[in-house]
Amino acid sequence: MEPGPRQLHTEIISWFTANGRDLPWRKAECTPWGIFVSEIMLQQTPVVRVLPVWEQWMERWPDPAALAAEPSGEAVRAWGRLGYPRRALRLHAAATAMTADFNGRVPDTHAELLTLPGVGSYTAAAVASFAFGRRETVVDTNIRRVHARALTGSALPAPALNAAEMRLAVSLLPEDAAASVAWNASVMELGALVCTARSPKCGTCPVVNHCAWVAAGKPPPDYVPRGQAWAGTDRQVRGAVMAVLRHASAPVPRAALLGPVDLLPAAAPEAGSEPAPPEAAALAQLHAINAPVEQLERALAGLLADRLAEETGSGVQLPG
DNA sequence: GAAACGTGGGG
DNA sequence: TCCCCAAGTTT
Repeated sequence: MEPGPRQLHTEIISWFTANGRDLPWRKAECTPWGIFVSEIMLQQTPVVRVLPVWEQWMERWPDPAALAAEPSGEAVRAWGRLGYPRRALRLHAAATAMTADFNGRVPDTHAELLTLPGVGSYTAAAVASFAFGRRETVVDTNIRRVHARALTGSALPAPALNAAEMRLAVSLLPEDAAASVAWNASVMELGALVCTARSPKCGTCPVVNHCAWVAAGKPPPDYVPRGQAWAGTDRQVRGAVMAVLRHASAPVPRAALLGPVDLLPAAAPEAGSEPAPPEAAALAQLHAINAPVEQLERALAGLLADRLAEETGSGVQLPG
């Protein structure tokens, strides 16, 4: 029997009320800034890894002005190993824009949020919904997957968000603003905890009896997801360089990045059998990649390594 | 529209 | 061990 949207709303929101995680950025006392930071950190990054870093950021930078007052290199360093460190730079730039153009506050409309660096359609909608209670159509990878299975009957959503998916999401959003916020959070959580990409837990799904994919006999995906290239990419090399710089307690000579050299001051190996310091281990990993010099140059250029070099005490020791 | 962009835990 | 993939955005 075809479930009306109302029934899906009731069952999924009830499930969330009983089973949703108690995440700090969901607490009533969390500020819009806290929610904003969480949304950036959570882009392509699992919750468990974000949690401790988010806590540190909130302690150190409780509002946009606090972050904007420090060099962007500090944001990159405090980013730790969350990955995609450009996000740290964009977060710093967003805090600067909030301080300069929005009276030190997180803007509360989708259009204004969209003007901030690192904020796309999803993040703008999520912040407007979760931080400000606005009625926004939030569509992330979890929500897309739940919609694909429960409503469309496919194993996976399309390779890229398309107009049909967006229309479906819009049509499902409750009219009431408060209900729409609950719906957004609930469907996202269902996708994260139950309707997962691999081995979905249909046995505990609150809407398994309404699921089009289950009803169709769980047909397999009609395409093979493209794997993310890694070995041999600039990304791999940049990641290794970033690891060295994060561990560095003093400027790292450029030559040390290019190949084995005993110029690393803090890592000078004493004759004994001391375990290699993290800095030396990171350097060894970089060397093991054996990347062409021009690839190292690309990894060092621009946003990331330069910030660590110029704005913190430890980074690449630039020539001259 | 495709490709690039970091990192590490779980299956 | 190896591969998948996680609250996306930018170019």
